[in-house]
Amino acid sequence: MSTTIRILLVDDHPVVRSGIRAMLLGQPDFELVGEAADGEEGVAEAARLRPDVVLMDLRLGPGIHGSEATRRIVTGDGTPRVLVLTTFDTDADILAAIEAGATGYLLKDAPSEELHAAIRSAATGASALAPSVASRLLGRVRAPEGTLSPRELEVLGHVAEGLSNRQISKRMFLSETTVKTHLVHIYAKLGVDSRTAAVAVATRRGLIRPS
Amino acid sequence: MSTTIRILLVDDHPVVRSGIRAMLLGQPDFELVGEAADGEEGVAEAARLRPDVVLMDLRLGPGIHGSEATRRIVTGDGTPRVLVLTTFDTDADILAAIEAGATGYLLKDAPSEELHAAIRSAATGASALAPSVASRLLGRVRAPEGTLSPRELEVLGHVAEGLSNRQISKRMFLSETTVKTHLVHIYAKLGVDSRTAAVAVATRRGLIRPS
DNA sequence: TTCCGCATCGTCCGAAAGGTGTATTCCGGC
DNA sequence: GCCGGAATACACCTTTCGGACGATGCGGAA
Repeated sequence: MSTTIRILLVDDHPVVRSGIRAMLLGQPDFELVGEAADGEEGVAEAARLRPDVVLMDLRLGPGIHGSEATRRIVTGDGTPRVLVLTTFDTDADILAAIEAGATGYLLKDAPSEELHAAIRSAATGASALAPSVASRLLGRVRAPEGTLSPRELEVLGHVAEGLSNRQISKRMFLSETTVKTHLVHIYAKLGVDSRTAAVAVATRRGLIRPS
Repeated sequence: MSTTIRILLVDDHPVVRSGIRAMLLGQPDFELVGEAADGEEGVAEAARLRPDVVLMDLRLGPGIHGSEATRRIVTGDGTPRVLVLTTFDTDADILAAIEAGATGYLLKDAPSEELHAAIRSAATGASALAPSVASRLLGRVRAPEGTLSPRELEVLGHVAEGLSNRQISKRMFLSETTVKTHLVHIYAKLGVDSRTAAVAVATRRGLIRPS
């Protein structure tokens, strides 16, 4: 049924847009119908152009995050499929994108054949995950000991900001003891014994995002 | 004297390589003589092909860092100019690249005209800095209170890894009190009063690199 | 229903970290 | 030749953090 797959490209880097444009050339069933350089523009263009597939970068400069743009696009009525295409393969990025409703997740270091296959899969609604991403997700369900509860992640986020236990307790309307208890659990799950080490491990695993 | 500028492209992402390739097309004085996907290959190709300008990405995947590759290339005898072209504009990246001997520093979100001009400047040996990079360097000399000494940066790096003062002292062959003294100076310069806060501020300012 | 994970609160104590003050050596700039 | 910053080191004191206990309520899964 599909004659051509209409594609919208959302990325803030001209170099990357140019590169993807070049990788889409020569594929007769692909048609690049639009490009956007930031999240707001991407959401607007998706609503206007009604593409079949949106290629979405996650880091979109100063504006809204790619996962937020993805959420807004997939909650629209046009039902385009969003294929996340980004440089970073940390857990936080992957989970945020999938939770936002992305159909697939590809890394930018993927060869062009993989990109083509993923776009065609996404157009049919099938999910497409990069191998490294898929294995990471599998590793997650196989090794749940690294899973922090939402509350623990919240505490850890404040720790990463440099707040003391007392400051965190006031910020979260808790007693300082409760903050310490959460930290004890976090240390046990991450296999560390100090707050800075916990931040380091969590950052490396992508449980919290830097900056 | 320059008939054509011979260019070597070093980047681990096929998408980015494709994009830069497209942006170099149509410029009659440019000739892309080679591409490399990682640091070692880039150094080898630079020695073999003797290009005029090397376009160098900083984040090169699992291998050596782009600044290290830059250092090896510019210490060779062919004297190619290295133009760093990367996504990240943090202080640590900029300083490391310039210190390694890069001729210029461009961000990937630069338009193609800026890229062309930077390549032509680099070919003549003139330095080319992206406006945001230049302003950041100017801001640095104007506000030297944020400047950490190399030793202090080394200590801070170990703190960011999650090491305790005692562990850092052993790692650096120092006494624990010396580590603490360095930390006191770091806190004063960064305007914080705890190790985690120091890591947070330094990461945000780009003084240390995440992960 | 029972059990387990999550979230919450508490105490006690030793260890680690932070704050302040002081000191020596070395090196480069004025 | 002197001054200042960087790097090294120490003593003393206070605060915070982490470890080791325990305890409660709640909700979902076995």
